[in-house]
Amino acid sequence: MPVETKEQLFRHFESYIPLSDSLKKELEDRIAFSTFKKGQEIHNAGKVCTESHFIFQGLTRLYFLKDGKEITEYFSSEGEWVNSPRSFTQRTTDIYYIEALETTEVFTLKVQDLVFLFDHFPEMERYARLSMNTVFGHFLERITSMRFTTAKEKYEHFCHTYHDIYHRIPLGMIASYLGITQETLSRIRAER
Amino acid sequence: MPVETKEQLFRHFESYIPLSDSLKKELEDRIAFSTFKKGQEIHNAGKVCTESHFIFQGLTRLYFLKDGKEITEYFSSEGEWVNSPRSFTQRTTDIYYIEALETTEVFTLKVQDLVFLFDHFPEMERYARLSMNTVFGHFLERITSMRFTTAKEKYEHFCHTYHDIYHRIPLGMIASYLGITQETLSRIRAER
DNA sequence: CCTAATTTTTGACCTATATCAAAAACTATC
DNA sequence: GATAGTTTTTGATATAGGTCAAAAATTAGG
Repeated sequence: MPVETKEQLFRHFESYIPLSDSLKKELEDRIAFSTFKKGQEIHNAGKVCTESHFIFQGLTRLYFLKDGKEITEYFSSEGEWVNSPRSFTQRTTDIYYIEALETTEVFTLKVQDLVFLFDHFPEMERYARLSMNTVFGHFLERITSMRFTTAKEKYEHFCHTYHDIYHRIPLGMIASYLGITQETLSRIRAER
Repeated sequence: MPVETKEQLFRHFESYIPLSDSLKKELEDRIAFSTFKKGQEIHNAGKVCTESHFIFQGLTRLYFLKDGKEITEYFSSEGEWVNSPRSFTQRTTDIYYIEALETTEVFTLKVQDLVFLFDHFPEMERYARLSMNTVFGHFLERITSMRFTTAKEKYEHFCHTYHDIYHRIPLGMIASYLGITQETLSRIRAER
């Protein structure tokens, strides 16, 4: 791994909390750099999710199966963590799969290492609280935009909030994320 | 305030973290008991939300205005905190109003007191992280249940997750929460 | 490159739910 | 407990977006 890359991870933390040298060192010791190929499975619903991945480069989706079809819950890209949320925090299995939509380079942190960091660095607790706040806000906005909006408005809202990545995602996955059929999404795109 | 009531609040904290005597004392000193009458405004969108209320008894809703109509974002009841999330954490104004749907008794914590607690009791950071996890899970489930479900399924899911309170909420508010019209909800109810 | 597989688009038709309007059933207040 | 206000129900009609099916376009593998 190039030395500079982990700077992106540190900057991410530093946008929420100051990073002491000792915490930096512990982080360095506990994160592992790895790469998933396009289409590769990052997590399988059958297992307990024991790792969280910070995306350095690439794009992933979290999805589940409904009536045999894949329904995308959300996408994650550069500068975001991806894991199967409930599985990771509750140490149970859950319905979600994670797949790399592009070649994706990540820093991986195991759940037991995260627990260690929470136990020894109170600022990590604060980091978690503050960064969850950010996600929380996105979720609220999404819930709002899903009610009382036409399919077209949903798509426009999607392009707006996923501005940097919407053109890298297959149409069918966007449709299932938005809760509309791909035929409808195709027609919406056609009229522009 | 009856002495026993604050025990409910302490038990709430203790379901996430152990409560030291010193933290208990600080909490006691900083929480204020008060009551909102049915229909009373707890928070107004025009203001920055500087208080968070732990509901001891009662029911509230968080809503915003769209085209002059009130759209309910969610309901909160016994054992839950209610505030205007982004306004409270970012200290800005936001679109949300909060209203008491019943006579509602709360413990109120001011934002500066919460900041004090976060700064002096790292376990409070942990409490916040863990309790947000719970809410996070509910949100994910809600987002899932809002796509690819009929109006009837949405209502059934609502009755299931809001099992204890759904019968205390006016139909129109449930409809706007679910993103369907009240006429449709009325017809769904009729056929059972 | 060529072929197969996958994804997207287009077309025809149908259904769930929205909209508009008015009646009925509650609730609250004097 | 009569009156006014609010909430819920019922009815008639319209439409956005679903479903099913097949063609076109794109992507990937040998």
